Amino acid sequence: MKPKYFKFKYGRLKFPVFFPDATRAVVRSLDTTDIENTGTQGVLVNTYHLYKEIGLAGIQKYGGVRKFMDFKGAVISDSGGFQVGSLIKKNPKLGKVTDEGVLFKLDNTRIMLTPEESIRFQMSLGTDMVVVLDDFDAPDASVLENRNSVERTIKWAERSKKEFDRICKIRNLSVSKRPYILGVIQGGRDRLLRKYCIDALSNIGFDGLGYGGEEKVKGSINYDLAQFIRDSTPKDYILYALGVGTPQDIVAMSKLGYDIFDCVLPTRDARHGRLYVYNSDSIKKIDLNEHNFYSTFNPDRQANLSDNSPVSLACDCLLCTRYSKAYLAHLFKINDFSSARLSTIHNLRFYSILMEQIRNTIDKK
RNA sequence: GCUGAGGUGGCGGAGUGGACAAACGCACGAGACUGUAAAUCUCGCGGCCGAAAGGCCUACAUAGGUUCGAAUCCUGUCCUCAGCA
Repeated sequence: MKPKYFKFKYGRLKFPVFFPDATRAVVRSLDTTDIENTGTQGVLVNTYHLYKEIGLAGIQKYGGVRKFMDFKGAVISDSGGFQVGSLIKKNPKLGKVTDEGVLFKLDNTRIMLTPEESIRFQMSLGTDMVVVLDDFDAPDASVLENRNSVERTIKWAERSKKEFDRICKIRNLSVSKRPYILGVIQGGRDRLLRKYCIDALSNIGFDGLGYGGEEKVKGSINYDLAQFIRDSTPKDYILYALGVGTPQDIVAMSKLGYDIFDCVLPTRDARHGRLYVYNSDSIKKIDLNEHNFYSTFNPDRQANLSDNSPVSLACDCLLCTRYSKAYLAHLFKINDFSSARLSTIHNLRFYSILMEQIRNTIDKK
């Protein structure tokens, strides 16, 4: 039976859950109090970025990332696998991928991240779920390249699991005390490859699998593939839609049975002046079954300077309960940091309301 | 009043005889953003027509002049700033 809850150090969260990205142990422009006040239950931190900025010794000195941030919610750490795609495969000058691992060359630093080192670092972060290092497919990858990525991802998954087990044993972590470990599925749009990858990862043994790769990040999600992946994954596995997504993506993927989501969209969009707003005049009346259950709002437009109404009536965040569109527009206009903070708070509250609504109202197919 | 400097698009500011509807900023407008190298990036920004290529018109205070050609040179007028009275 698939778990209904995500267990973490201080409690458990009912699936599905959304984890905004606190890549470098901070949700940009927010402090931990702000995060908590948005109803956000967990965040995702990033191995590559924290490894580069703080290092293994540093994070051990701080006693883990949760203590570092003073965050009592759940924390997942990503492996650095995404940076294989977002950095190196987009720009080969930034590093190199070999069977041994990933060499990052950026900002005058050289970082060698192996599957084992990624796991070691994540265990030192003390997160509630660790993710294996995977070989991210390039956006324009051929089937042959997809195949190579899958083979490497599987080999790295074996090594990751082995290192994970070794550390759990040394630290004497029981199954209930150790973090979740997630395998990552590559394979592009090729179903056979995806299936092959899923079977190999399942044989290694994980708590869940993540739907990875570029197929879902070119503007829209391939729901058919997502469904195929769901159907191919062991029924007792947690399903994680890595990097997903827009509100409608999350609704659709939740219906398909995906349990965990993370995405930069709400936080990045907030900083870039795009707020999510329910097409409703109260939280109670939000209806996710409506085709257009939300709209976007761009506060950084001159016309908003004369609008004293709140951004959204179907929101109880700091921005919507206290300030007007005009005030937010003013903050954007004068380029004040608080424009990012208030917008990010709003968008995260939009997402936490979204997840509450999904948990309460969505029937899984 | 005298002397000097100057008046360019919504603003700042290039350009000093042809490649100018005018660099570069800012402002403004539109778009992008999906396991965060992103408080970022892209596009538009005199008017009209066109999907585009492109075409036409009106513009560098103002009125004249010189020239094949003027934002650029000459003259008058108006205005701004600085210094001196």
